[in-house]
Amino acid sequence: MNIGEAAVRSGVAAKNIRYYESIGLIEPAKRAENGYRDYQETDVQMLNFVNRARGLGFSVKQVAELLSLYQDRARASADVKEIATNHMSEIEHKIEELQRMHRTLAHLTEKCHGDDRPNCPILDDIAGLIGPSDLSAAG
Amino acid sequence: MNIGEAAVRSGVAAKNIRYYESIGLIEPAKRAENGYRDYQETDVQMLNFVNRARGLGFSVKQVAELLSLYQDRARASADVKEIATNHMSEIEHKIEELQRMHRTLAHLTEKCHGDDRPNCPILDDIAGLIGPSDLSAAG
DNA sequence: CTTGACGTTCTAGTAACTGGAATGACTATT
DNA sequence: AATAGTCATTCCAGTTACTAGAACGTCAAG
Repeated sequence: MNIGEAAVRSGVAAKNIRYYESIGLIEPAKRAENGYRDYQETDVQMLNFVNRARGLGFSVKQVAELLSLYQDRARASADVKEIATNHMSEIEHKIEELQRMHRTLAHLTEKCHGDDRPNCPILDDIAGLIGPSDLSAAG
Repeated sequence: MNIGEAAVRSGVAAKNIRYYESIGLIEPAKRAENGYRDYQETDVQMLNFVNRARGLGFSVKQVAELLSLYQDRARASADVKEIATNHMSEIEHKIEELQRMHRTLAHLTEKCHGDDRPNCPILDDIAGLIGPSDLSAAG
């Protein structure tokens, strides 16, 4: 099948399929006589794998690792689990950072009346940490 | 003061100060006779503002808006509040996405014994072979 | 007068795409 | 057969927010 159909079936945009090929994440596709890339079911499955792994937030580099582990019949499940749990830790870290930002912003916006008057605690606090002790946790 | 001191006092790396100047986020600094950038207290304050706003996750573009609002004595606090609340929505969205990923990964790693045996539900599920209904929520 | 720290500019690389140009191939219609 | 439209190809540039490094100038200390 052509790249367009492979894209629809795998959920990976055609441009990204070419991109993934160009950076070596996936093997170069076979070519038909007209020079078009020609995909098989197994290729679609692999693209699906990539798509799901990316959807779980794995980096392209991590997806490459997972793919090679996936294709290695003799790999240890511990290797996979380690990648996954490391990734989970990163996600937890990001979540905490975002929650910290959100808490601070919530405090700031709460104090801002948000009308047409110029007085604005949000800017005041960002500018000089006059505000609540919350902000010290933010720096 | 030189850029190094301004960097230490503001918490913004010298390289980033130059970068922020180059992209127009901050005004070009005055120059001393030797060609070095020369900073005042007010510059440090502005850099501090930028640093804190970035620390709250605002994009450089948003920081530019906030800065110009900060320097506009007649601005409406509603304008500031809108930027802040929009940003909070984005953060909430990101948090939810990360939590979704984390939930799915938690299910997957739970099922993986993580030893030296090759059998690995994590890879199987990413590949889409067996998967729990969780994965449909992840894609 | 040399050493070292600091400053300057410029270029290039990072992550993971995304948009677009210029061009070629296939399909359907007139 | 000509034409139009869709799909394919390659390659280049732009995005975000830095970051590393080269090559060079300046300044203070010993």
